[in-house]
Amino acid sequence: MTEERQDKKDHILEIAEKLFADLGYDGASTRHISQAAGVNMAMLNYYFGGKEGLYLSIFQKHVTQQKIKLENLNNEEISSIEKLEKCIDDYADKMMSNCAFQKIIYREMSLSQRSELNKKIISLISLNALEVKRIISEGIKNGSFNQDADADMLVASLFGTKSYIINAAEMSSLLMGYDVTNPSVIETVVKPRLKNHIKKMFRAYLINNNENN
Amino acid sequence: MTEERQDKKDHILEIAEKLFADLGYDGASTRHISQAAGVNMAMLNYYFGGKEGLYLSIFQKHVTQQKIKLENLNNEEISSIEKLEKCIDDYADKMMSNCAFQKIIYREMSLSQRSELNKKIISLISLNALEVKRIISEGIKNGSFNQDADADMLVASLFGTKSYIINAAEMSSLLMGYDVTNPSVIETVVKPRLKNHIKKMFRAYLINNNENN
DNA sequence: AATAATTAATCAATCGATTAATTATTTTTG
DNA sequence: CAAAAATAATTAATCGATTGATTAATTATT
Repeated sequence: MTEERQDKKDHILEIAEKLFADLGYDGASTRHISQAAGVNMAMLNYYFGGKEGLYLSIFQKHVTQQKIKLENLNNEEISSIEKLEKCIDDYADKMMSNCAFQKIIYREMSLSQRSELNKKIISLISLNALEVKRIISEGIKNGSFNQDADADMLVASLFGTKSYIINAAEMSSLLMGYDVTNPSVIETVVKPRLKNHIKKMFRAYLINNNENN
Repeated sequence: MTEERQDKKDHILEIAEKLFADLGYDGASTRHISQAAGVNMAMLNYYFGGKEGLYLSIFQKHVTQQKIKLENLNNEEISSIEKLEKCIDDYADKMMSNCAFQKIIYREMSLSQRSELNKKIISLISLNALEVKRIISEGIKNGSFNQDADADMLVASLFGTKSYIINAAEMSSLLMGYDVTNPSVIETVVKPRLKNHIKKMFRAYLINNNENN
């Protein structure tokens, strides 16, 4: 059945995503992936055409999902700070509930190998980043944000802070004193704390009229 | 001669560091590294005992350098905000002038493979992170910083922002409109802009008494 | 009966590492 | 100081292991 086949493909994608995140692209062998997914190694080639095809399929799955969310936010008519805070919440939710994929993304971005693949990934992430920049720039332009704020750097701070918590999870755990890799800890402790921090910091920097040097 | 030998070893380490950063640990083969360094493949094993030994040597080189800097900052007696800003500058200088190593570090931190190696790396980075946290916590304690500031998250924002600029260089370039991988651009544009941004943002969040919800 | 799905076995290529042989450099010795 | 002995450095060739991929045969489904 087509339905069963799709379920099996999704299952493989799920397992593969986890293994790629934990072991890296080269580190996760097709033998390991197929074994973990409980399928024959040849099925990976049968379904996805090969290891690269499997890897790409993982990205394509997420690209489709993310595109919809972006378009929704684009069309809302709310204040700049509300938009930005909505953005902060959205990305925190998305990134925190999908740590494995985030790890893959940022690791892939830091390589210069597999350039065709890289370009696809970067064009995806750049959609997100440029959208956030647009919101901030708009806020600066319409006077609701500090005039000499650096939109590019703020984008870096937003995504950088979140990816640091996720990618350097073992570091973060050591820093905070609890297990940042534990999903329930992430949901109940890390995520709200992260959201609160970024919102407060961005608000202090962007809105309150203070004289920094 | 011992001196010549050390020079050759350093040369190999330099080349290997670049290749590991560009291609990843698995992606950079010993054949590739030895060829790029202009030495026979067997020399890597002769000098470093193998690929892992070579990889470790790169870290040990940097560990030694960083330890000294950390101890110096520890012993200075200046205000909390001065210490923090000095920290921001120091890490910006270090990370920006050594992008290759930073890429390796953060990629390694996001893996769960090679655990003995990972622990060494994490313990090194945690030294830096905990030092920054200590400075911020001290500032909160002695009343110079905002009382409800989140020290852990600030550390994540500091290192996260910087590593985002470096690791997601292609993204940053697309965002900012100039080549973030170009050393002279980094030195004259990116580095000062990054320093300024973090200092201003941290100052707004930590010092100016504002009422964020 | 025909097509799709699945398996086990095998392919060539590449990996890191090692070997044995050769060359270069010290060190010892006369 | 030079010849010889000893050690260090370097090379080319090869090792077994693992990689992703493919094949041909088998089983399941339509």
